[in-house]
Amino acid sequence: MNPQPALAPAPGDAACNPAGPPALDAAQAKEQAVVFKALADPNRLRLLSIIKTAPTGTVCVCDLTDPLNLTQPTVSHHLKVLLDAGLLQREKRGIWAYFSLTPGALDHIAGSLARL
Amino acid sequence: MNPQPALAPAPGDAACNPAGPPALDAAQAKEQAVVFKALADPNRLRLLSIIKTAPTGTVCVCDLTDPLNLTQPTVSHHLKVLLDAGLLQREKRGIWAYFSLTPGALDHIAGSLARL
DNA sequence: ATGGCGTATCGACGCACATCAATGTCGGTC
DNA sequence: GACCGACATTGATGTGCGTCGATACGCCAT
Repeated sequence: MNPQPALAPAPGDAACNPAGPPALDAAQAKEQAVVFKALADPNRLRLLSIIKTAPTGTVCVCDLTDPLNLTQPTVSHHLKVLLDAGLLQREKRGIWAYFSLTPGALDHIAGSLARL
Repeated sequence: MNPQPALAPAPGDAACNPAGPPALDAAQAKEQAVVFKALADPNRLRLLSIIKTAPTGTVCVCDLTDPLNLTQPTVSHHLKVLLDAGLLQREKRGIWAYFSLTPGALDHIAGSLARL
């Protein structure tokens, strides 16, 4: 590895850097990956978008199945993923479950991106 | 759907919102999901972190296998995923392939998060 | 209590993905 | 030319995930 190849080093020399500590340890990486996994599905992104742009900021499940053309169990599953990732909040009121964005969650993700 | 249930409407009334257009169409959602899919793996996050914090900002593959404890083909695969997502740039110089962050790519993702 | 409705959970199916070993390709050296 | 080293690609394998139908759970009205 990194044998100082005697040819074509970096433009200002200093070819390969042995790369010391991983800069981001495995635990932190795994933790952040969970959040990005939650965002790595088109339907979940649309769910977030719908909830965010809703007039009241809160939406119940029955209003989410139609726009996405998904069955109720599937929507419920996606909402749980977003919930577990800390992106959504759930409030049960009577029969209905109202979902809303966790305040500052998206900003927090944007921050972690910049802090990579 | 949304039967005006005669019980427990939203706090300021206005219970369920029929949720008009999906706010984020399927094509845009699928496109953004590709980027988040690329970020949804701990090892790829560590790759980005290593490359970003490298003194020169450019790293070759041979210096990436050891910190991640992965084989060379696996690292190459992950780099290709990040490349296809537009997060990395590749520059072949002699025998080596140098990878660097695409300028502004992370900022662009942060922006798309805020624009959900 | 009985029934109906909104939601969550379960089991199963199929597809996508992460990983590795083996191989292929390209550039430089002898 | 022949050889070596860095990287990419291929094929195979195990795991994870999205989706659905069926079912279970709570809450309310009758």
